[in-house]
Amino acid sequence: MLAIGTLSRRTGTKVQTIRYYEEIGLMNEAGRTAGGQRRYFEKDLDRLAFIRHSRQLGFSLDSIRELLDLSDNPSQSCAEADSIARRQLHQVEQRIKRLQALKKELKRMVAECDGDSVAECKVLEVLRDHAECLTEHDEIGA
Amino acid sequence: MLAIGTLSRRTGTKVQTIRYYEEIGLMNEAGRTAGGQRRYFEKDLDRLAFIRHSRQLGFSLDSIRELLDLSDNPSQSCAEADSIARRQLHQVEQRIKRLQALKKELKRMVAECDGDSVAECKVLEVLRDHAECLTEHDEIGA
DNA sequence: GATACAAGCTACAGCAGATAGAGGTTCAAG
DNA sequence: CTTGAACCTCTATCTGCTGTAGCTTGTATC
Ligand SMILES: [Zn+2]
Ligand SMILES: [Zn+2]
Ligand SMILES: [Zn+2]
Ligand SMILES: [Zn+2]
Repeated sequence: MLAIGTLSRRTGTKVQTIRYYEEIGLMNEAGRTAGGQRRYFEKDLDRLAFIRHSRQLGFSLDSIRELLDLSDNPSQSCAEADSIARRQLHQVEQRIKRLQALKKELKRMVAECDGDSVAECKVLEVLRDHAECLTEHDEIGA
Repeated sequence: MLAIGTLSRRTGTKVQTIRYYEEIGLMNEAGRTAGGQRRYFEKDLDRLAFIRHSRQLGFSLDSIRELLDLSDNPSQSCAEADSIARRQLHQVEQRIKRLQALKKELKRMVAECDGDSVAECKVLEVLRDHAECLTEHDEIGA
């Protein structure tokens, strides 16, 4: 039986985060000692490791919830899991695209300013007027 | 004098968001009609447009606050503004790097799964075991 | 058995950056 | 004067945690 601190150390997850995952039903409710402390099995550690690794790969907690459900029913087809991963891949690709456009604009405005007074600052000029931009920016924070 | 809805339409900002910007001190407190409705000048619209455009370019509200302060003192040197923009550029570049690494891993796991049962799903296999990955993932959500 | 102290517990607040809804008031056109 | 869109405040919600306060438990050592 493992204490929460052990799971924490072995997966690089903050103790509070583990409790949070339990609270939102991502981790099963842990067994307790007589005194009320959580105790875990190895399989709980595996589950936590799965969650953390999926987070590192950028999956949302909702997607991870689905993936865990699938993972628990090994006889099913994995089409669903694959589609979640493809969706995630697509999202990442979209974000890269957006960030590359931002990078271009930022690079240009930084390069074009020769560091005079605020009144002539190219950076501020561009921020004041999108017409100075070469690309559209669609959504904020997409 | 412009109503809040006009600012909203002309900048593509939700009305609540404009009020939120006022609440956190990013927009000046607007004048009010006798009945308590906000009324704006053109300069407020400009300020809001600046904020929105900066957000579209990925700047944090804190950075935008600094940029606005600088923009209000046109006699200063613009070194500070340029450095904020360079910092932003750097951040964007870091995020692109991270996302490209993720993209690679995701692409690989999606490609390597031939869509059989969950038990043999490559996607789930990788999620269960980071040893299957080619790269490290540093921080979550960085 | 006593003691010390690390590690655990709950409950709540807070971060960014908005967004949504309830329930009520005001403005402006007809 | 009436209508109804637009406005108001206040509060709650979202994602994914993180931090703090104040208290209790577990375990090692004496
Ligand atoms: Zn400059
Ligand atoms: Zn622009
Ligand atoms: Zn598969
Ligand atoms: Zn990995």
